[in-house]
Amino acid sequence: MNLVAPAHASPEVRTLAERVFHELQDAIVRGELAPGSKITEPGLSKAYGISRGPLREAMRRLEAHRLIERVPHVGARVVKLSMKELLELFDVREALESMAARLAAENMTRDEIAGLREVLALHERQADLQSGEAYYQREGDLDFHYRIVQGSHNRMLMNMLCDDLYYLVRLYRTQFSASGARPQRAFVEHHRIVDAIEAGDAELAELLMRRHVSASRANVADRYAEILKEQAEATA
Amino acid sequence: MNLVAPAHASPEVRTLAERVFHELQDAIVRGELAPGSKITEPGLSKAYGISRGPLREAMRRLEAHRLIERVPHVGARVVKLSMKELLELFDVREALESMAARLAAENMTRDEIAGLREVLALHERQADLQSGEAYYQREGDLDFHYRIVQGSHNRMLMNMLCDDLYYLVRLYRTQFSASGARPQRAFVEHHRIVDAIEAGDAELAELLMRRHVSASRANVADRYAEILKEQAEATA
DNA sequence: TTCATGGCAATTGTCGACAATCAAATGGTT
DNA sequence: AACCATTTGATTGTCGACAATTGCCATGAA
Repeated sequence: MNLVAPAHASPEVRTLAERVFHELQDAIVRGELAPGSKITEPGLSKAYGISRGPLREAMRRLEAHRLIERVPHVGARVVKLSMKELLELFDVREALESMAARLAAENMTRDEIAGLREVLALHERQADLQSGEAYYQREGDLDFHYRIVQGSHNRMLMNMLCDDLYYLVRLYRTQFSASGARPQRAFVEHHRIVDAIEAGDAELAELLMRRHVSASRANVADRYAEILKEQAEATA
Repeated sequence: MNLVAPAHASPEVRTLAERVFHELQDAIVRGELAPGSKITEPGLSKAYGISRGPLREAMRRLEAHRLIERVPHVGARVVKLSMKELLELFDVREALESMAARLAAENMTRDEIAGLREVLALHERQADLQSGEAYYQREGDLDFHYRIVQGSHNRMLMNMLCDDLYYLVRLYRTQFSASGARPQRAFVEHHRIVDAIEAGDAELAELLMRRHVSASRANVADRYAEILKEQAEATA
């Protein structure tokens, strides 16, 4: 009965609860489960063909990762990021990722740095092909940040950023269908950060990463203000 | 059957799982459940007089908060902080709390600042009484940090620090039975930080908090090196 | 003595059913 | 018509039992 292997390879599928957790995580991040929509235990347990026990465990883990919100005796909803919460998320990222860059500059190995450079080279080729627009907001951007966090060699930091925050970032990108308007600049910033890391300049790497995230935050805030303005004019 | 009210008032006891979660959380942080000790579901369910269902839910939440570590089909153990992990924790705190101080300087209300000052005054009196030693490493220190994080008005930051990291900090204090050797200095640093916040100097508040946590980290690392040295001499 | 192998006990994972709780629909009252 | 109490339906919380996997221990062979 164990022949059903999940299509998108999940790392650990030792238990039903874990499998469903990863499937639900993907479904939420991809937007298949609409943000703010209510999810019910009997519904999901039937949809995924499992009992409520493991499903509840999967939901607990989703709650811990802040992808759903639960209220006792009431139910659970897929998280819906408000702009306020999104900006909060950026502040936390700024704090954690700048620290990650600093530690990466101190601890990253030659091989890891080489891998990081490869990622940038790959993205450069992709950016040439797809007229630049696609680079910044797609998985490639997260790949870059992933590698740096892993280069920090700080497991706690890795858990927080890779296991929790980055899923929220991806959720935001689908929810707001954000096509970032600053591809080239982000690309240049990425290169500068890698330079600093390679030079072992922890202070500079930290500062650049902080500015990088901060600029990204400002960009989001600006675009949001734009949208609000357009909507106001449209209704007027 | 609901007459059994927990002695230490838990904020939300709407469900059995939550009650047991808080009780276990306290037991772990207080050291009643030894770090590294294995905990079994039937054992705990009998000890707390509940079924395995809610207990498993409580354990899942403990896992999410990093107070226990679970391995599928094997079991769960109370987390045991190594020195490496402890220093990692300090790095994360440095990143998050310095950001919290910056945001607090920008967003804290008059009332919140007044409350913060009261906390400091209270601790000053206690410090006089108990010859200084007790202040730094007891709950009072965390009260101070709590207030600043809350003053950031960033809910995500509050969740991460207050719900997760601070419990680990308290666990470390019991595990290493650390009586910090820098009471007065920490006290002065606290005052400087509040001054910066009150002045609305975000940059300074951030810098001071960063140094404060960093100094605390260095203190821990030094003490640890001392202990290692003593042990080496004792066995030699 | 050491190592491999088999079985055994204990623990975890999973399931279905029952009880407690909440939210909305219904009906009555002002 | 608006408001409040009651009931009803559904959902969540809890429980006990069964199945699957693991680690240990004894037994045997090299």
